[in-house]
Amino acid sequence: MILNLDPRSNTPIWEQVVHQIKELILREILLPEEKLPSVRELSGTLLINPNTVSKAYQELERQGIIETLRGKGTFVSASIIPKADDQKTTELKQQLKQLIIDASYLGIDHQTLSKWLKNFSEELGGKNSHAESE
Amino acid sequence: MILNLDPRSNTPIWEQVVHQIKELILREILLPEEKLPSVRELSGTLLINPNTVSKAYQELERQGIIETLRGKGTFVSASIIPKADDQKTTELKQQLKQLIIDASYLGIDHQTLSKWLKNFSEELGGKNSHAESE
DNA sequence: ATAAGTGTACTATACACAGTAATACACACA
DNA sequence: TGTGTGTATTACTGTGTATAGTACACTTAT
Repeated sequence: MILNLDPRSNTPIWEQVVHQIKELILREILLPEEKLPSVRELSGTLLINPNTVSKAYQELERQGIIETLRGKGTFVSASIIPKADDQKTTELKQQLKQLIIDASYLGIDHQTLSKWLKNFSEELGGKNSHAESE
Repeated sequence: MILNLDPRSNTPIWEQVVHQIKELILREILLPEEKLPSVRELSGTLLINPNTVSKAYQELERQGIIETLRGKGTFVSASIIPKADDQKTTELKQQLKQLIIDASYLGIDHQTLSKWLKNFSEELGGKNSHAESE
């Protein structure tokens, strides 16, 4: 598995790993029940520390996206059930508001943002049903 | 001026100050040419260090949103011209994509995001013209 | 049993950055 | 002259990221 990591980014490496694996699952490049690379293997290909990969895997498991079986490996969860989280939802709305503010100062209007949102949504969510309620 | 700061947030205090002042300007609660609180005064009301406020002001000035006159104070710029920045625009699009991914795992669909985007845009951009090109 | 591969836990270290603290400087204005 | 302004500098503390090395518990295959 090859991920694009930016060591100079302000977002931690383990968080970048979490983000990109979530995207790979959404795009169905990683399928349910599929085995992920081992901690040591992925740390080798990404040239980062095993602990960093482990931290990313633990966070993904905490979110119920992957499952770990001791001695066997880590696997994409068979069924990923989106769970509503009021606090995270509030944070996400706040993040969206800030994004709109930043866009405004870049001269990007609502229509453009709306178009981007539509494009990304079709690109990401067209294949699966995470975003479809129940 | 009263801002809502969260010392336990992962985003630095100076960045929170930057964000919220940009929002106050967009909402026209802070008007062009209006004087901002002094570094020492704002640090007093917010119970943070003067250096932290200074850092926020310097960042806002770097973005052309406020102007500082040595010995006089800091003021909202007379005319805030949104400047297109390819790199920042790319980052913003990346941020939007990540937001959509996070939303997906929270069970929030495209339609809901689109609605929130519309609401926030009307709430923020209805009064001024930052987002209107030229 | 043995060995290899798995995730996990622990300690230690280095590094960067946020934030605080204290001080000093340069300028505007009354 | 004095006060208020933004700025600069230095030092210190705390926190979090990341690396490094080691050890442990478990699964699987030999």
